[in-house]
Amino acid sequence: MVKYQEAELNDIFSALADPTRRALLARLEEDDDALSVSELAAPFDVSLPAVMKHLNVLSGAGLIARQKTGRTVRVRLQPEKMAHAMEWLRRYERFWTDRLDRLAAFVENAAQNETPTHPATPQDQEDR
Amino acid sequence: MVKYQEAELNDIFSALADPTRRALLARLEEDDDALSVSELAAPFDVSLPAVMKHLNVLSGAGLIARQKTGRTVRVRLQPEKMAHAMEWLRRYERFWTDRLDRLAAFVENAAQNETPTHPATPQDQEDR
DNA sequence: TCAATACTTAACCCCATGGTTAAGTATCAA
DNA sequence: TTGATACTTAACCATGGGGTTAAGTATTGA
Repeated sequence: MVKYQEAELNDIFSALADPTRRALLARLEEDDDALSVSELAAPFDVSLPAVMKHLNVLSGAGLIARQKTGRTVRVRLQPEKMAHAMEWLRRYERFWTDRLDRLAAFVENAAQNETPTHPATPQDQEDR
Repeated sequence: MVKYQEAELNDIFSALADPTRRALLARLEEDDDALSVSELAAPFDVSLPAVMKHLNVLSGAGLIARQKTGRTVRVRLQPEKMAHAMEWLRRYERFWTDRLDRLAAFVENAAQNETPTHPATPQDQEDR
């Protein structure tokens, strides 16, 4: 079961390791997150089959979903799995947010429930 | 300059894509974060040269640093670069933390300064 | 029905990656 | 000084990843 998570992280991190794939994800995020395969491929200087392979990797990692309607395929972002990568990284976050932990403790008191994860400017005030 | 960041992300994400390398980092994080190469390699069932290669990849990505004293080499964690990976991922964070944004806003008010990024249980309350 | 469109699959290349074993280089201890 | 220790480098191997071109399969529109 921990093994499974390992494999998932392998897939996610190696999916994110390629700049073209990151660009594809970025495009899906900024555009109305449901582009056809050809629309998606257009800005890139690689062939369509190459983009297909990238899409296969991305959906293999669970980061996108495809939906076929007629002869066109809409691709939409499905970035929930990225949360797992974030979780893994969070373990190391203390190294660059040491002094923010005080604040974190405060927040856990203030807002009984949970701490947020959408900071405006995360690290700039640290200079280490 | 954006190109440079791209290359850096390539290195970081592909360094993290291998389970052995993640385990090495985890070991460096939990132990007193300065182990010798042999100590570091001991728990793994791969050869020392294989571990060496992983360490090369990790230091190539700037995630560890080596310091030679006599004939032993201490390896220490240097996870600051992971912040860049986090930053990249943060762009997508809204997809799984929609309703936490209210809380984030609250925190930004409460603690003028900054929001923390060390939550205890990040995503469970979302079910989408 | 037939051609264009939209995507997919196949077959191939090259080279990077992760592993090996074996040999090489310092350094330490006796 | 000599042998063990700690790490490094070299040489090799198999696999997989990212790219290509070419061919294949639906669908759509005329």
